[in-house]
Amino acid sequence: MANGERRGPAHVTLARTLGIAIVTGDYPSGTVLPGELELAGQFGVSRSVIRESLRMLSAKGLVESRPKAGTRVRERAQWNLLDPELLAWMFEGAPSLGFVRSLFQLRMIVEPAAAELAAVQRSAAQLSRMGHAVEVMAQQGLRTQDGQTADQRFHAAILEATGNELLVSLSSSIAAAVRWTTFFKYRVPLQYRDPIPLHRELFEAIANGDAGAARGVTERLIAQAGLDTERALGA
Amino acid sequence: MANGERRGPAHVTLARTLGIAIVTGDYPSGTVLPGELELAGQFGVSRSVIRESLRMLSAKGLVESRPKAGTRVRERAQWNLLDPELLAWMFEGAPSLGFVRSLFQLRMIVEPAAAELAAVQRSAAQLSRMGHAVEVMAQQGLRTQDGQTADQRFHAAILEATGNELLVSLSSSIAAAVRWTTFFKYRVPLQYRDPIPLHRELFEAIANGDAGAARGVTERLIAQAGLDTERALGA
DNA sequence: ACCGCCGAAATTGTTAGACAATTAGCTTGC
DNA sequence: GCAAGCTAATTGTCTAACAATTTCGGCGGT
Repeated sequence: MANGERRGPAHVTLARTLGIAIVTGDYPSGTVLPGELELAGQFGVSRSVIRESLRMLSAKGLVESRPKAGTRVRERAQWNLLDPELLAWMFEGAPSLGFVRSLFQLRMIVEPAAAELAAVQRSAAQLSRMGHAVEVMAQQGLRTQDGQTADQRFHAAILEATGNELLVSLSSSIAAAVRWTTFFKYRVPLQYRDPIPLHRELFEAIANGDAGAARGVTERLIAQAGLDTERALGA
Repeated sequence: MANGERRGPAHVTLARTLGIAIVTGDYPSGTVLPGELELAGQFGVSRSVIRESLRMLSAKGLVESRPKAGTRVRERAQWNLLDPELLAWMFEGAPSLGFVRSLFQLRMIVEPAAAELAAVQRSAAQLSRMGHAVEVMAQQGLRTQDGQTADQRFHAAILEATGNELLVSLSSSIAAAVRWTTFFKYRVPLQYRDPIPLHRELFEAIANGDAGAARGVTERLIAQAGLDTERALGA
């Protein structure tokens, strides 16, 4: 590209650039993108790179191309909003409050149910991994890099313990988005309740096989994160 | 392509072909696909078409390409299993029993919660559309084409009434997959309980704003569909 | 005046060939 | 045995051309 930006294949960079432009509303639904040749000129790359990028966007449901008609931005309802990359692109712009609320609402539906399943189905090895992750979190805190990755591993272990690969895939996507909300959250230096005691409680519940408790704790955990995030966004 | 198969752009056809080959296990995770040039020869298309197809697959998380290393099939856990196309490809092969169970488990988590939300949030217009869809279903039955599309519209209206676009996206994906399970179901001529009374009940609950009842009915609806599908697969 | 048909231009779709960049895997030397 | 460098294979990128498709305009008929 004329402007040497990020490393990696040009079609990936470009798909990201165009994808962000679309999801942030630069090209509203129904809009026809500039022609491939024009885009190639704009970004200083060949038509091949443009086309491969557009194929990636079409695979995510963002656009559809037809001869002579051009490449059109599809209706938002047709986008694969749960695609992890797409979610990440959403948070590149200013994520709307409504969108963040939708995200937490979905978490509130999926994760307590997943915790219930995990409490019943978890293997010893999975339980051990959860325990280790909680330990690291407690020692490092949630503001450190290590602490945050431990948090992610903790929740990943829970999801894996459900034995439901669709649930794993879904929450991987959610987790990608949540990473961004936590990023926002800790950008604003306010006082938050320490979530680590709740994580400990959740671990205990799963260890005891207490599905109801696991659900309850998860609900409190998400509610708290939701409140914190809303406060951070409001400020 | 040498074998003129389905119409549409070649890269779409090929992505589908390769995608099905991957999800059905012809190329297990970790396998390196044949080189682009070899694939081009195999399918009788140019390298560009191959590359555009591979970009689509990589956008869905199925593969990743690196110079000299080739294009490798990623771990199944990294696939965007909720991608509608990917789900459809899964059902091209024989969907494993575990996968179908995961699907119904996910439905059981998401759809009752969605019904609750819809019962509280639905607008009059949405309610009217649901009512109309139920009427069509009752008149046409669920074995006719019209009846099935009415069924889909009914559930789509419920999801839309939740006001949560992530939930809409998620259940669109699920619906795509469910279409396939119903396809299997009605291939096997057994006796099933008539689901239409339950649909009526669900509509009533949503109309009355009774969230609890909406959840309960939806749970019974999915449980019944799950049982029917398992019986069909077992036979 | 309106409707339908038909043509043509514009856009994506596809191909071919070439070169560049990257890096996996081997080979060599320490 | 291990590390550093080399090599060759593969993907990445570019150019240039033609094909196929179909939207959009104009034209004619009613």
